[in-house]
This record gives sequence, C-alpha cells and structure tokens, in this order.
Amino acid sequence: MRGNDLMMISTKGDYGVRALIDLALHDGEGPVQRAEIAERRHIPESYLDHLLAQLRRDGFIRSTRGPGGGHQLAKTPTEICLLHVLESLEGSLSPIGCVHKNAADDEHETLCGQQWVWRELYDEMRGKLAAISIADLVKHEQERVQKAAPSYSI
Amino acid sequence: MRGNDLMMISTKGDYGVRALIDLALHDGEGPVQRAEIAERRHIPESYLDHLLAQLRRDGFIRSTRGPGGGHQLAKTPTEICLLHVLESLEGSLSPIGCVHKNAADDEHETLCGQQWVWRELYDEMRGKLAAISIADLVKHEQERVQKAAPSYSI
DNA sequence: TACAATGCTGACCAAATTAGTCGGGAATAA
DNA sequence: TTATTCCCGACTAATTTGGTCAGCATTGTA
Repeated sequence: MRGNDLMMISTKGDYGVRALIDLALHDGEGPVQRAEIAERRHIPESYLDHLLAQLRRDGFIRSTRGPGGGHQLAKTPTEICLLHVLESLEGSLSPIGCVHKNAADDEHETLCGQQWVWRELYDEMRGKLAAISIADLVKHEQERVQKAAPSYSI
Repeated sequence: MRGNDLMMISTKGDYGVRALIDLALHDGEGPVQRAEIAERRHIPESYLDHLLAQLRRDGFIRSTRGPGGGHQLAKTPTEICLLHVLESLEGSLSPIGCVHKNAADDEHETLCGQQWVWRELYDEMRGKLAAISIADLVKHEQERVQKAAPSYSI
C-alpha cells in the first residue's frame, strides 16, 4: 500500500491537502463539518479528525463546536502553500540528518561529505512545494470539472 | 533518528552511496573488502552486507569470494547515477499511488485530482537524481580533501 | 435548563518498515 | 585442507503509518 520512501507522500499529507481543497471550495459558506469532508473525499472520519486537529493547531483552519459547527479556512487559499501543509502533517520533511555529530572534524567530513547532495535536493523540493498553493489545486480541480461537465446552456 | 518522510533518504541509500564512493576511490586497485568499507565509512558491517548484495544483484558492483576477494565497481563511476542507486536500495521511490482504482471514473477524478502535483514533484526529483553520478560525488570529496590538506611540496 | 450536535483528546491497535544482528553455508586462494 | 571472504535467510526491536474507539468539552436551540 505504500510506495517506498524518498519522495513519498503518505496518506496524511494527501488526505490533509484534499480536506483543505474541500474547505477552499466552500470558502465563505460557513463551517463545513468533518463528516461532510470525510464523505465527499472518502477519508476515514475518525482519522480525518486527527488531521484537522493538527491543521488547526498550526493555524490553517478554524473550528467551531456545537450544532452548526465545523471547520473553515483560517487563511485565504492563496496564502496556504503545500510546503507548510505537508510540514504540518508529515513532520519536518528533513532529509537524512548527520549521525556523526560527535566525530572529529576531519572524520566527520569523510562520513558526511555527500550530505550536500541530499541538502540540495531537499531545498529544491521545498522551493517547489512553497510555490504551490491550495488555490492552485482548487483552480485545477475546477478546470477539470468544467471540462468534464460543460454547460449546455444556449 | 529519522527525519520524517517526504524527501527522506534512509540510511540504506546513504550507506549505499557512501560504499560506492569508497569503491570508486579505489577503482582499478582490485577488490575492496566489505570490512574495509565498513570501517572507513563507519557502516555496520553485517548491515552493509545486505546493501552490497542488493547493489550486486542490480549490477552496480561485482563481488569475488575467497581470500583476496571483495567488491569492485561493475561500471565506471560516471555511469552510475544516484537515481538508480537509490531505486535499487530504497525501493521504487514512487510518490503516493492512487488508492481508488475501483472507483467510478468521475468519482476517481474527485478523489485523485491532486495527484498531478505529486507526480510533477516526483518527476522533477528523479531528473535531478539522474543527473548526479558517483563520479560527481567522488570529485567533490577529492576537492574537499585537497583543500583540507594542501600539498606542501615546493 | 436540558439535550443534541459537533469538535477535541488521548488510549489503543495491527501492519509495515527500518536498521540492524546472527549463524551457517558456499566459493576459492594458498 | 584450511582460512578467508562473500552469500543468504531467519530473527529482532523500535518506529511509523493508518487507523478505531470511548469519552469529554463546547455550544446552539427548544
């Protein structure tokens, strides 16, 4: 069920991004309930629960309890980039860390001399992810819907 | 000990790359023994064992048994790119796969509409990794050594 | 005020992966 | 024949993933 590591997006990140897309599509319409999102996007509700909690803790959404409660974006879709969402849900995103902090300097260099490669790739990817916003994904989804069901009005 | 997913290089990939760098540095000098590599690069020997086996299966190195045996590169360092090494050691590298193969087409689109993002990132990263060879890493290491210990010959 | 709807939280779980270890077998040079 | 070296499969512990579940907290409404 998992593709292997290295550039793997786990379901956490995927579910979370999908949930935010869903919220963005209903932006300004008041709170959207967990159950609605879960059903529309086919995400296990009690799992989504945890992801929404994390997104709230990190300020992406606001949640209100009680009847009529639910979740809404705390920022505009253009302000939410994938980098931050994934960092929130998947953890630090850091590539391999140096394991030889305690080695002598020259030895450290021998052991970790190739770290610059991982670092470069990492920075590159962060840049890409920072450049994509939830609004971009929403736009893409809306274009797709347009194409799939064109308006037949004369 | 692990940085979290998404652009994570596990020790498998890191160790494997380091082992190949070591072999490249001794290219043409006959077989290099597992124990030597393990000691020089501080890799647990019995773990390295498995990684070398994988690298051999995938044609990166040739191994010979018996006294004086060991491992050598099966290709020139310029021919070995990081992409293939990591794919060999870390697995497929694929980002998240679509989980909704059995959904109806329109529903499938709703659920997996954001997949293009992961795909794009994935392709980008593969491109970067394919462009870096073991020879590049060796060159980098040699330049570093030069700088650290310049020759004082008059 | 009661109650129903809703979110919040932490405990718990099974499966997979990582990062190894260990022991024994097979090949081969001396 | 023996020491050396690689080869291979079984085993393990710790961590992460992908959840489930029960119960509490908050709040709008009757």
